Amino acid sequence: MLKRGLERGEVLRALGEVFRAHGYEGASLTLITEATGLGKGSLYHLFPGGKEQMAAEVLAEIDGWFERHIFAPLRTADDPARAIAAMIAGVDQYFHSGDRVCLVGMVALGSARDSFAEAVDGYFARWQTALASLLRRSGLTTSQAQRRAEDALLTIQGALVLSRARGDAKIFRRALSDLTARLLAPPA
Amino acid sequence: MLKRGLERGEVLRALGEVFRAHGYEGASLTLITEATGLGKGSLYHLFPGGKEQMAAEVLAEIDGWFERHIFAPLRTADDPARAIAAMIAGVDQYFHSGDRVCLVGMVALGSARDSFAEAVDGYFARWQTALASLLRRSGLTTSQAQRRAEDALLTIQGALVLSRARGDAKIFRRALSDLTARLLAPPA
DNA sequence: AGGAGATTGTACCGATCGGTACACAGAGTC
DNA sequence: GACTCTGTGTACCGATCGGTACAATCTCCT
Repeated sequence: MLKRGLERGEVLRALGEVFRAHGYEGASLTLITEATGLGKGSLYHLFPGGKEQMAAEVLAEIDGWFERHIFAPLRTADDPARAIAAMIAGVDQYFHSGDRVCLVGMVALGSARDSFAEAVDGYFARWQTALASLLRRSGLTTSQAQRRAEDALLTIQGALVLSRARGDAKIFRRALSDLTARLLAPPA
Repeated sequence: MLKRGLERGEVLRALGEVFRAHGYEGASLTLITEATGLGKGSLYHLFPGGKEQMAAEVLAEIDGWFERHIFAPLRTADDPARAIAAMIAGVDQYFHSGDRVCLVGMVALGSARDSFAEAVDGYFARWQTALASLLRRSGLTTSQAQRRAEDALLTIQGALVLSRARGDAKIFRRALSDLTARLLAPPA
């Protein structure tokens, strides 16, 4: 039972990459065994719920990463400019400057959405709320802050889609840079 | 051979909805026969190239629709405000105010991207060029126009993703409305 | 009417799908 | 060294995958 906790984290990261690369439906058990190095026996031992549980745990782990590195800092920060820069840097890092796709957004578009609707909605909801709370502290009204946070999330998602579609990661970096300015702009 | 040309259009529309609803990988031949009312015999008679040809023709038809209703008007319009309003209205109509997902963006994110890379890239490239040409005529520099057009496409895609993820089509409509203002704003 | 070509449903193909069964391997305990 | 108990590889399951074969049908032309 070699260090289960650690192993599971590794497995989840590999699973995440497979789902990102092939989508939920496209990630066959064959691909999954190749990517994780685990046979079906181990896989179903670790995830008795099968593919659905794997995807659910991957989404949960992504959610956890963002909670720790993005959401929580936003909620507690007192310097808006610094907090926003940190969020943008974290996002840039997580998405490998546009080379990596957002699994949550991908799931949202696909037919697997219904199975993971709560996780998908919760992820974006908490992000928006955390960012809006920071923006409100920086002087915006509640509705301005919410609207601007919504714009930020949508911009990030759109930049990922367009970067991927055009095969040009620079689009993503440009969008992040513009977004920073837009988030820091004084209330309209 | 009952009105082949017309029939094919109908079939392509049905195919588009199936791909939109289930993605390229998820759209099984069973689902396709159900959605189109056509047996495998007819399907493979109409599309000897199988699923890949179906998807390619669907993408081409989408491209054609946008070419006719969005791109061409942008290129020839002389009133920027009116042209942008028309584009936004067309986009709102096409995506059913956020209820419908963008198949091109979906393909771009999935693993089928490589098979349709050219079609996907061309779609966005032509859109961006057409919009940028209008914006340049409205007084922006070439690079300002290109950047602002890029922002428009990315906003639309992101709004579709986020609307879907949160199950709230109002996000899409808000984004379109904001986008209109942003596109018409004077050069920075 | 009857032949030609377009169109269709159905049976079928091998491959692969997600998932299960189960025999076995290692490590810890006594 | 036998007894667990957690892991693991492998064979196998029925279902479904995308695709093919082909005979039956339909439509049109003469």
